Amino acid sequence: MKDLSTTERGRDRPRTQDAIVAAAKRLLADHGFEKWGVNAIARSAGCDKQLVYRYFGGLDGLAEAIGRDVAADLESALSAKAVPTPDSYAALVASLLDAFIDVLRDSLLMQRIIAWELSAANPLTLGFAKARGDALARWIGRIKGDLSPPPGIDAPAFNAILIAAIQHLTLSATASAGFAGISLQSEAEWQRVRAAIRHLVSTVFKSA
Amino acid sequence: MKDLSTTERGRDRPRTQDAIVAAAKRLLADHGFEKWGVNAIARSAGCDKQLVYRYFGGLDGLAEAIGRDVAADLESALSAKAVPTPDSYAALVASLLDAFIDVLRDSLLMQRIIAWELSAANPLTLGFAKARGDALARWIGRIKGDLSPPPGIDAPAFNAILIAAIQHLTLSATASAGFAGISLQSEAEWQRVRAAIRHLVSTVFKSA
DNA sequence: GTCAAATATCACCGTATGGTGACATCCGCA
DNA sequence: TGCGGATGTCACCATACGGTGATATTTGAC
Repeated sequence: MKDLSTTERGRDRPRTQDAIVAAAKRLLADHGFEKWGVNAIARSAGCDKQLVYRYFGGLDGLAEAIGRDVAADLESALSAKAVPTPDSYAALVASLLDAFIDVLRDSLLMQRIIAWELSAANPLTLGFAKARGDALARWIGRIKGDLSPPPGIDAPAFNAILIAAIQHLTLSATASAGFAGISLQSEAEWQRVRAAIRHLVSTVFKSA
Repeated sequence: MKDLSTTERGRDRPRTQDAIVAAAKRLLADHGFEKWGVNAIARSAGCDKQLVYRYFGGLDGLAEAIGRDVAADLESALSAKAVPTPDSYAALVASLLDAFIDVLRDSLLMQRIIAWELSAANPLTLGFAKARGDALARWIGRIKGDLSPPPGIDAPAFNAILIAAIQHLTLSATASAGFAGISLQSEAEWQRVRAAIRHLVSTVFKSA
C-alpha cells in the first residue's frame, strides 16, 4: 500500500512526483477527502512532505494535477465504451447514460471527488467540476454527430436530471449500499435502474 | 451567532441541552460536517465541552438527537405542504416530488446531512438516512390513500431515480450554483427543473 | 576533482483536536 | 443548617495537523 521510499529508489524527481500523485489518488479513493492531507500523502508516498510543497505548491496544486488526470481518465474511459454513432437523439442519450453509469461505478476516485464537490465549495472543487464537465462535453460533442433533441422538449434539463440521478445513486450505493429502499449492490439490481432510465429516455424523447 | 453562555443564564440543564443542540445544528448547517466537533460546538453554545459528553455521551449521541429532530422537521414540513388527496398515481408522485423540492431547498441542515451520508458511511450517517427514509415513508403512506402505480412500471425504481436527482441537484445548487451547465440560483431556473420532472412523471406513468 | 544546483530529509513551530479527571458552585432536601 | 447530588468550569493530556527553515546528500557541468 506504499510506494518505494525515495531513499530506496534513488533521486528522481519525475518518479517522486508520480509517487506523490499516486499516493494522493489512492488515499482520496480509499478514505475520502476528510483524511486527505500533506502528512498522510507524504507518509504514504514514502517521501518528505516538503516535496509536496516544492513540486506542487501545496495541496491545491496537487489537487489540480489530480483533477486533470481524472478528467482525462474519464474521457478516455468513455471513449473506450465505443458508442456506435446513434441514429436518434433518444438512442444517443440512452447509450451516453449507460456508459456513464459504467465509468462512474468503476471509479471510486471520481465518486470521492463528486462527494467532495457536494460538501464544500472551494476553488479546488470548482476546478474539479469544471474539468469533468469539459471532458464530458467534449466526448458528447464527438459522438453527437448532427443529432439534435426533438423540439418542444427541454433536453438540457432532462439530461441534467438523469445525470444527477446517476451520480447520486452511485454515490449512495457506495456509501450506504442503496437508496430509498432499493438495494444497489449487485449488477442485477443496477439493471433495474438501467432499464428504468432507458424506459424514461425513450418515452420522454419520443413523446414530442 | 452564539447563545447566552451558561453563566449568564443560570443553571438549567434542559436549556443548556437545547443550546448545545441548537449550536450543533447551526454549525453543521453553516460549515458542514468537516469542521463539526465538540470543541466548536461547546464554544458556540457558550458552555464547556464536558457537558456535551455528560448530556449526550459525545458526538454520536448528539448527532442522534439531531437526526431525530431533522426527521421530525421533515415530516411536519412535508405535511404543511398540504397535498390534497390526489386522484391518480401520477398526480401523487408529481406533488410529492414538488413538495420535496421545496422542503429540501429550504433546509440547509438537511442538505449538509445528505452530503455527509454520501461522503462517509458510519453508524451516524446510516442512522440519519434511516430516520429520514422512515419519515418520508410515513408521510407518503398518509397521503397515498388507495392509489397504486400502474402495472408494468417499476415505480420504486422511477421514484428512487427522481428523488436522487432532486437531492443531487439541490446539493449541487448550494455547493456550485448549478449542475451540468444549467444554473440553479433563481426560482425561475428551478421552475425549469420542476417542469421537466412533472413532464417526466406524467409521460412515464401514463404510458402504461 | 570541484563546486553549485537539484533533490531529499529532519527538526521544529503554532495551533487545533478529542477526551478526561479534578475542582468549583449551586440547588433542594433533610 | 448542613449535606449530597446536579450542574458547570478549568487545566491538562496525547495526538495530529499544515507549514517552514536549516541541513544533508546526490548529481551533473565545468
